[in-house]
Amino acid sequence: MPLHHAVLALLVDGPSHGYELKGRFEEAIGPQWGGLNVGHLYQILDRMVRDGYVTKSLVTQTDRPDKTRYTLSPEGLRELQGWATSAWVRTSGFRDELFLKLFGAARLGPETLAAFVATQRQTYLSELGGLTRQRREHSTDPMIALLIDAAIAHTKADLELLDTAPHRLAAVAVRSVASGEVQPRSAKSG
Amino acid sequence: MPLHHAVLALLVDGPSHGYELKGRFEEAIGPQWGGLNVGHLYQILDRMVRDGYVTKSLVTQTDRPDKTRYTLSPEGLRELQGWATSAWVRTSGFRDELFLKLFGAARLGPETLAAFVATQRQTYLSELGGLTRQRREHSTDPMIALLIDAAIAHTKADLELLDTAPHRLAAVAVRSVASGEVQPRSAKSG
DNA sequence: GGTGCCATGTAACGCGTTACATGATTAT
DNA sequence: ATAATCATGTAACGCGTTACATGGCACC
Repeated sequence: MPLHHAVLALLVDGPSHGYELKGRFEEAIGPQWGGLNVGHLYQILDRMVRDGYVTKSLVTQTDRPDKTRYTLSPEGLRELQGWATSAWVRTSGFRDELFLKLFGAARLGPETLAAFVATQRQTYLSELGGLTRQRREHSTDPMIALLIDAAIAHTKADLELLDTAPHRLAAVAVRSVASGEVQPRSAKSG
Repeated sequence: MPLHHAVLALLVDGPSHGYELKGRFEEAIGPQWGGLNVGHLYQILDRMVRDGYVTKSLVTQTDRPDKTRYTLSPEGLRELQGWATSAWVRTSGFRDELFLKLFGAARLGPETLAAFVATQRQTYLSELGGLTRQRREHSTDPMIALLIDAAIAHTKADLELLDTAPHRLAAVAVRSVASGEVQPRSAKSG
């Protein structure tokens, strides 16, 4: 997922250089989003210079290493405004690795599916515990709190669907599995 | 998101060639997942041959073009079983473009945020309409139905969070926006 | 002397998307 | 004739991740 718009949003605050932008990012949405790699950030900035969204200028310093100052251009601001006011639309279906796994497990037979659902349930429940803890820690930061609430809501929704999966996907198994050619991991094959 | 495991799951049904596998994929989860590109599929298959998950053999045909038969190897089956029974864990935070946009819009000021929330609400509501229609169409296919239900649940959860966003993110705007240096798109700047 | 912070990049790799390229058979 | 289906790939590009490379300053 392209992150350059988030960087543009960070630059609305004023010109900055790579290293400091990483700090801004971590502070703003880092805790819940996950770290932003520095090398990646420089790639993003270079692309945006190429596309005219930001301008690059060198700031020489004697006591410290030189900095590369990136400034939001009018085109960059326009781009940001257009992106930030247009709705996000699901372009290519609902793509979630959870459902890929559900599909794979279901094909390998009801036992495999049941095993997967059980472990996934446990993982989700423990994740929910961690999320509620984080939610308390970040209650003062509105953006982070919103992100955590979203993660909690999605996890709960997935949990509910997960519970219905074994019953609903019983018929998805392939014939060779039903006939016993493919054994679930826990079973012996000889 | 890596799709090769889904292809392995398809091959449990028996050996197949690229073109037919695409058909299996479309039939199994295509309608809700979105199309699988043929060229991409051949890339996936080549990687899996390299990794030893499938074996490749040529089937010469006189009346039709030759086929390349891909067969699931024991290692491939083991890999699939391991993947399909291990829980999915959120490795790197909750990453959703919706919240990136929420962040960008919030930084550009309350008016921009309100405008975004309004259009996104409309988009979600119309998507919800489409999804319930699809849900009726695919009521007989358990996997597709589950996928659609998941999409509906997530969309509803996002809608609820969206409604609270303007109130909760009012303080996220940057100073230059609050002081009037950056104008929302609808306002005049002179 | 070592750890950590400041500061900037490059290189390799994985994965997905789009477009391009080829050529045979079958149905209209 | 020409369009659709069968069948297999390559090339270019976008984006993210990981690792590598460099070098000065401050603090313990």
